[in-house]
Amino acid sequence: MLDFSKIRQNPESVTAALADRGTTFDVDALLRLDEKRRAVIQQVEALQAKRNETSKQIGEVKRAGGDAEEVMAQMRAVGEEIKDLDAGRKAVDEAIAAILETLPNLAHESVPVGPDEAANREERRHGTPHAYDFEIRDHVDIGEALGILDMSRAAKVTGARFSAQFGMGARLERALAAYMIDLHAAAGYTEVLTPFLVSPESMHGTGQLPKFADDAFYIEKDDLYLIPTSEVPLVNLHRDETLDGSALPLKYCGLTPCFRREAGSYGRDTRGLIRVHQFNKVEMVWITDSETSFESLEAITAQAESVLQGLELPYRVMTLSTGDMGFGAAKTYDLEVWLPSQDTYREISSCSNCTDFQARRTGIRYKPAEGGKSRLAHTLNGSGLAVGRTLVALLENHQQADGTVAIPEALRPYLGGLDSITPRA
RNA sequence: GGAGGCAUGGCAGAGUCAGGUUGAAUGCGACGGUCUUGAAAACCGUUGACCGCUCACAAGGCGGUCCGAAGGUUCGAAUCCUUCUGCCUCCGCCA
Repeated sequence: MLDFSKIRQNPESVTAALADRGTTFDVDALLRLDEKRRAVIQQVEALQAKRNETSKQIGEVKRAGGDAEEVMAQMRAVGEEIKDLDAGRKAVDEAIAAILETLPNLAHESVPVGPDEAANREERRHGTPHAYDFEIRDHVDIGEALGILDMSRAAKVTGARFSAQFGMGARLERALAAYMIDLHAAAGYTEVLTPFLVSPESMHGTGQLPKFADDAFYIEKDDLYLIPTSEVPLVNLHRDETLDGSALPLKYCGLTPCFRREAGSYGRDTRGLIRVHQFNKVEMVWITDSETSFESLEAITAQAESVLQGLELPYRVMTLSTGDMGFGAAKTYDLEVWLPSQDTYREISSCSNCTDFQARRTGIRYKPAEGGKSRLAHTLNGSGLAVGRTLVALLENHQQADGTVAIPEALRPYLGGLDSITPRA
């Protein structure tokens, strides 16, 4: 949610900034609602003040044994008036909220302006894609040949876009996740195990609702959503709290499955593990102050990169353009890992600074260490990493001519020292 | 799933089952000050959030709202009623 006073003061610049993000809306209508809101508040409060004062006097009269019936009748009428005005106030508040809820965060000045991913800016590359002197295979062929991945049996159990991993396929997934979490824990992150089902309020707090309801799995009977990312529970952990500024930043990481309906992407990435309805992801979340959050974005991105570096996977870092960023983000770096089978880089992590956008929705504040009034916190999130896609990248990048897959040094301790994956017996 | 109890300010804890100067006693904590070479102790003072108006979105002032949440009764509700949520205890069930 945007800062309303900012809109009130600079309607033109906010409108222009939102246009860069592909959002148009009627500012004038919003400002008219705001004027109306304030006018009604004044009326209501004037009447309330009068009623408070008079009620106090009625109390005194009654205690003295007097009769106050006449004033009481007057106040009855005032009460009715207040009730009517209050209803109007509520309606205006809701109308304003309905508009504000659908407005995305404003992009940071360093974000390239553009309509879509074509305007994304490459920042840097790390590692060099292998030159393979044999016919490379994609992760589905590799995994099925090794007997560790089975998409069709998963489809039998549930349906399309689900996966099943056997033997080393399952163990590798577990090893990758453990490796990632250990790396983050060593860097000062607190590991958190969260619920995988969340309330509508939580989805609303991080910005998945109300606009993106179709992207999430929803359990109607219990009014709960399956999390599309652990960013949702991790951020909402501190909803409606005022944190101690000297304790910031809070740095959390957690492994959860993520559930996405992938509405509107029916034809894309239909093969393999790239785009499935359920995948594991290690997520990092920072709750920090408003002064240092963009430095923190560099730090969380570097932390995500360290996973790819440890696994010896080539990648590049992209700054998403205004048109390609997520709803709550002010700035986003995507980490894209090299996939030999696709001869291109594919997203494996997304690191965003949501500034005060989610904090305003969730009511997360902090008392500055140097004193003064409490302020809205800034929240950041970053995948570190999507485990399923990491498995894909690992199988494809470290495939060998003989069909086996080499295990990078850093991961071997998690696999009992194993240095390569061979066909399942 | 069944039965019962509880939800008050940073914490503890009054006030609720006689509704009226109670944003809320008291204690602790925290902050400022006096005292002290310094500290402790003692003493004095301060100590929530949000919104509106005035206005520089400052300070100050005025007003409003907030005693788990949402409604209701009433001239007036922390106090009465309804619903919801959370926590605790007992029974049942279960990994």
